[in-house]
Amino acid sequence: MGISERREREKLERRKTILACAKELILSQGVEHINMEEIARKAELSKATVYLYFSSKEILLNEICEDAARNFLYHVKPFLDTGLTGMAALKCFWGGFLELFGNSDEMIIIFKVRNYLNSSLPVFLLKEQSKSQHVDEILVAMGKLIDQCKAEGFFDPNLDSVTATRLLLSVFSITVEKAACIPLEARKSPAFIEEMTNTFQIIIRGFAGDGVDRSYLNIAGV
Amino acid sequence: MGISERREREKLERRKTILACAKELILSQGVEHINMEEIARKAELSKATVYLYFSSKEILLNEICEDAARNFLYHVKPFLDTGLTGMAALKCFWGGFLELFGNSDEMIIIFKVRNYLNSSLPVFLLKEQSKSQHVDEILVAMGKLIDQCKAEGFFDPNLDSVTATRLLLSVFSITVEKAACIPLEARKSPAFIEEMTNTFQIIIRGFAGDGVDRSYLNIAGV
Amino acid sequence: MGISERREREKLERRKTILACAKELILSQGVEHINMEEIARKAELSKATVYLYFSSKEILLNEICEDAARNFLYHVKPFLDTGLTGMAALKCFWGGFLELFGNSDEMIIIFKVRNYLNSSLPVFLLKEQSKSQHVDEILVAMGKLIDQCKAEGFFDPNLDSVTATRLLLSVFSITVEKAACIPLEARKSPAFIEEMTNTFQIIIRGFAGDGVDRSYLNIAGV
Amino acid sequence: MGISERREREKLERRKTILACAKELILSQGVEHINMEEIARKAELSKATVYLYFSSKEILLNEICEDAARNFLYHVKPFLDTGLTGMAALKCFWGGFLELFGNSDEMIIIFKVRNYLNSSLPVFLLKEQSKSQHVDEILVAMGKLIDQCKAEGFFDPNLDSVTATRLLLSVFSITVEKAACIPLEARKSPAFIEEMTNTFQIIIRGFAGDGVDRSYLNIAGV
DNA sequence: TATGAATGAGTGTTCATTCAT
DNA sequence: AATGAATGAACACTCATTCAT
Repeated sequence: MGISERREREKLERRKTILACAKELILSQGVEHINMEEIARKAELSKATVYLYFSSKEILLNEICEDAARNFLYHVKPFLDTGLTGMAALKCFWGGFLELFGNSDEMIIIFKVRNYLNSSLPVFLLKEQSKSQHVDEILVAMGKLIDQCKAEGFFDPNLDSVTATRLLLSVFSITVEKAACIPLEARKSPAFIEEMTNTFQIIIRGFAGDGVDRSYLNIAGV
Repeated sequence: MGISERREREKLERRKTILACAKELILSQGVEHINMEEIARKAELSKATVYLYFSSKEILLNEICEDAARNFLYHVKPFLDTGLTGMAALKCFWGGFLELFGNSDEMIIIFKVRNYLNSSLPVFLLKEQSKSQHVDEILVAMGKLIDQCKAEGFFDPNLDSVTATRLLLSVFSITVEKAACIPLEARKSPAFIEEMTNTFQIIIRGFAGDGVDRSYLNIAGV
Repeated sequence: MGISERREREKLERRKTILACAKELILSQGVEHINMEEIARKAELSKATVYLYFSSKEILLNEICEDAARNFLYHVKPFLDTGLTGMAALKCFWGGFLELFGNSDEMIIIFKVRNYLNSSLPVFLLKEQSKSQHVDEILVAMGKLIDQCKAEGFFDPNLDSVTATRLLLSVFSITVEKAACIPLEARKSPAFIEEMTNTFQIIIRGFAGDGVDRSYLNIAGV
Repeated sequence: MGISERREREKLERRKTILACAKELILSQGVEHINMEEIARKAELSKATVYLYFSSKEILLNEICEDAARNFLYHVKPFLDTGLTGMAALKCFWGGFLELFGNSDEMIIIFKVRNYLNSSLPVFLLKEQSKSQHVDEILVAMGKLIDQCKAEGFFDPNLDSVTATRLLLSVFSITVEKAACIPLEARKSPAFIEEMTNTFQIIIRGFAGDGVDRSYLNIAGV
């Protein structure tokens, strides 16, 4: 039984290796330029072997996306459903985003691959027709946060939650897509981080209720 | 010489025809699904002839994009560099956008094609590396408007113009991409127009200076 | 030794299981659409194990064919080498064929697989180059019957036995191939049985000597 | 205009070349072993060029088949719908078959390719679901001849025309398939021709009405 | 100028077979 | 003896681009 366990472990490892290789290739050349051959080569496997683990290119890409979304959720969930106020949660949420963003490329992957798969469908319409569990979960979580902020008086009571969620996600998406194109180091430079934060801050202010004091809306810093 | 002029005219006409056909195909099937064959067929020309006018697929697509941007500028420019306040100009700008958006598909074309061409490059990075004159011009014009609004006290004086311009363009981009995926009629429905306007409004509010009265920031209606 | 006997028995059993599964798959999806993977899965074994019992796909298929032929012979042999006249034997032979045909799919298997294996080789040439013992035996038996009928004056003395045997087998083959394509129930309908019998009857009449009374040539009924 | 005519001619020629190459390959290695690459190579063209003339492998094969059937019909039609008795027509029909068979490989092609295309469907069921104009026409013509022979008293009035046509075609099919596997010279040897004729003769005798004099049923010779 | 014709370089997917454990 | 895992070799089909006429 020790054997079969080891086998299982190795198999999972291979899966991971393949996914990791594909991810790397996506990051370096763009989703639209990768092919199964190359993924296999990078993973030092034959194409046929890759098909042993993923029955089609689409399934492989989907898995990559789900994986990244799962990862993102894992980083960000702790900040949801806490006793915090909506704004405090959002702040944490943003912190989690930045941290994850600084340490991995999950976000880039999520948006790039998703856009490729349903190429004609914008990211934030996915809800209706995707089969993506985790990507959807992110959407739902963000919607809840926005509702909470409305309920607590931070956000404009007239703000349409759906519109707001979409906008937020869109801006994330664009931010990430942009990030995907600049060298890794630049991506982690304080300047870039600041610009991202500013962008997020603008949106949050745009969401705010009339007359809400800006000090409550701060997303960055302590 | 009359002859050579006619020739020239006919040549330009043909260029336009090709571009128009390509545009139509892009709108109906998406950039990623068109090929030179089809464009040629639709233009009732041979593939080789199309190559006579556009030396590569990329150049053709780029031209389409430029064309659409030129068109957009043409509609929107009248509202810039007028004696209006920045906010009034922005309001007009938005009106122009909506009108153009309602009457043609230029915006969709611009963003879809651009995204396809530098698929790994986000729209608002174009400045640095694109050869697109007119798309750039839009960026510059928007930047100026934002600066004016800052100068006139509508927008936060700390607002970074570049960040803001990029954000604005990004949101346009996303909006348009989304629009490109829904049926024509829905695209022109009041509900959809309203959602777009709300989104734009949120951004404008986000740009606003601290304590600026919201009534000044109104983008829609009279 | 009891152990090794059991082992041997189990081994044979496994062979049979594999063959049976392959047969079933052939019948349900056609020879050209089965693969080793599926056969293995159906037999609840690994592909590699299947290769332990049959060193190649071709050999496995050949075995299936042999098996079916053996089965056919077993059903049909009792009617050969009896004291009966050639015609009576042929009648019995036909009865045996029909009975077997109604109760199993051996005939279909034989012809379908054979045709697939030597797809460019017609069934009735097998003699020369096949390694199929039992299929050959059928040919020999049929040849003998025809010779007997000639000797007894039923068939044309000028009839070439080889030609006749081939023709007979061909017609069986075609009949069976056809049968393989219609639903099981239709295959056992009186109408279909009648058409098969008519076909066989035509051939027998074609073999008949000049002036032989047709009542002697009856293949069907009592 | 001379130019465009020449072009058209050359194009047709290329089509023919491709078909001819494919045909040759089919004859030498069997339908199931040819691929587009090889066809192209043999025709000294690129694969892509072959696809310019035939939009899929299936269409190419179908064309080959139709072509052969057309050819066969062209050779055989003169003998149908003449003032001749059915038996005389059948004799001529057989003569035409032999002549064509001796001079080309049309018959082989027809049966081999057809069997490959509808691999699970026996040749003589084609009627119901094939889109093959010419192959169908052959069936119809044969059916008519058989009916005429019945009407004229040569064939058994109880003979079912459909059964008979199928049988006839089947035997042709098998004959041809067999022929396809032996070297060209052997195929044209008197011995082989004689065996084919004998086979056909047997069937005709099998079709005959009770008591019809054999001299009327002669298929061969003068 | 216009075009019909040709093609090289892919691209996703399948399957019989082998081999270390 | 049994198997999970791996793979080489195919194969149908596509498309941007070139070139002789």
